[in-house]
Amino acid sequence: MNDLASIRRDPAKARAALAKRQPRWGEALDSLLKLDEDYRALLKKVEDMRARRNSLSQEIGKAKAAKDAEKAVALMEEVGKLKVEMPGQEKTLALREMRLRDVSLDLPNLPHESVPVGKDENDNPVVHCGRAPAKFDFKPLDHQTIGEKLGMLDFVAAAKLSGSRFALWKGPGARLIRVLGSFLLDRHAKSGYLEVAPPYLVRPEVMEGTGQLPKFESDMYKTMNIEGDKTTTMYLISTSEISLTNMVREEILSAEKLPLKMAAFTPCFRQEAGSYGKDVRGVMRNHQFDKVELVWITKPEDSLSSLGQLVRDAEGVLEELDLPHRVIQLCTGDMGFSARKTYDLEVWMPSESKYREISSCSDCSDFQARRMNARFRRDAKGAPEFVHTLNGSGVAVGRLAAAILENFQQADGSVLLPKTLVSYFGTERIAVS
RNA sequence: GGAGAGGUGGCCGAGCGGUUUAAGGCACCAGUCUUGAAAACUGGCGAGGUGUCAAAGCCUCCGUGGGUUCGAAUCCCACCCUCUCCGCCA
Repeated sequence: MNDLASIRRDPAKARAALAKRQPRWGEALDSLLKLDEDYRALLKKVEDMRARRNSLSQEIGKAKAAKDAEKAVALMEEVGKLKVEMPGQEKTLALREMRLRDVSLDLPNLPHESVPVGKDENDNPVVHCGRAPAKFDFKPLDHQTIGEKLGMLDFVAAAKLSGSRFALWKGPGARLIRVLGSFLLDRHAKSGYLEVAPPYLVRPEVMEGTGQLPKFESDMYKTMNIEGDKTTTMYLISTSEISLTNMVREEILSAEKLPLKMAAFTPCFRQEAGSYGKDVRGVMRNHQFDKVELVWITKPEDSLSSLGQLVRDAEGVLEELDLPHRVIQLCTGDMGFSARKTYDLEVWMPSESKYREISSCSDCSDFQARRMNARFRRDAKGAPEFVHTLNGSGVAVGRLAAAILENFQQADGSVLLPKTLVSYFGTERIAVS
């Protein structure tokens, strides 16, 4: 949720920032401001009526205490007049407030001024190039083919169980997934992240806190537990960002606790509605995949610099695993709903001769904090302020495994593991057994 | 699944229709005292909104949503959540 007070202070600036995402957001802001104006006009009116009712009621109490029945009756009659108009106005006010809330929940975060303006992913600048792609003296296979040949991946079994867009890792494949999770968590724990094993099923309001609801419900898996006439709704997390970030919802943290850095290795569940025909092969776009997620909770003034550190923490993983990659910055038109600034890490996929996203790191400023009501106090006398939240993949494990298979495949069909992984995995090569 | 208890400010905890303007305590902040600290004493101290240059003021909030009433933390209805015990279960 955006900061309505500061938008009101400088509507032109907010409008310009939002329009950089898409022109229609500028218009959406205009209608929000109009709603806000109407709401506050009525609010004043209703509050005045309430104030009058309160003071009259108090006088009734006093009159009764003084055994002045006549005065009490007269006062009660006067309040009665107020009650003719009040309920209707209060109802209208409540409706306007609800409408205002609905509209604000649909509005994305304001992009930071440093974010390059652009329309879509074609306008994302490359900020930094890591290790360059290796040259193959044979035609590199895609990860699905390699995985199936080595007995690591079984899409036939996965489809039998769950349909398309599911992966079943087995043997060295299952081991690779597990080992990657351990390696990544160990690495991040060493850099000061608190390791967390959170719930995968969460309440609806938690989904609202990080911005998945109400707008993106169709991307989520929803569970409904029906017992008699009551139904409990829970959502499967589409990223552990949801669980980790919401740990501080409704909290007032003390400043010394910040920054709070957390890491989790969890499955992620996504419907991938609307992506028909895209990445249907392999593990690049599945309904369920594993991911290590990093979350920071910071003071407002620290979030931008923390984003830099977060990107370095995620990129360090790819460096340690000798994977060719680059860092791009998302332009205003391509950024996610909750973010004000985002960097993506892309890993080289030889079979496609393309860089593919393996991590996305975002500074969400106070956007999620407002929805969650997550605050902190600078000192004992200070008023609560909203924290800033950041999240980044560190990194997507399915895609990481795929990248390892593709980048380190050998002419004989085996895969030579990066050195860092050997002690975790147990052998230095995966070959047909 | 069965039975019970309970949700009040940062925390503990009183209040059960009208000086509640939410008692009291702890914690915290400022001051007095002190060489310094502790103790003691004095004062301050919830959140959100509105308003304003700033303030004062006003409104809302005692789990949530309805209802009764001139007036609700307090009465009524529904729901949510937490905890305890029993049962089942990895």
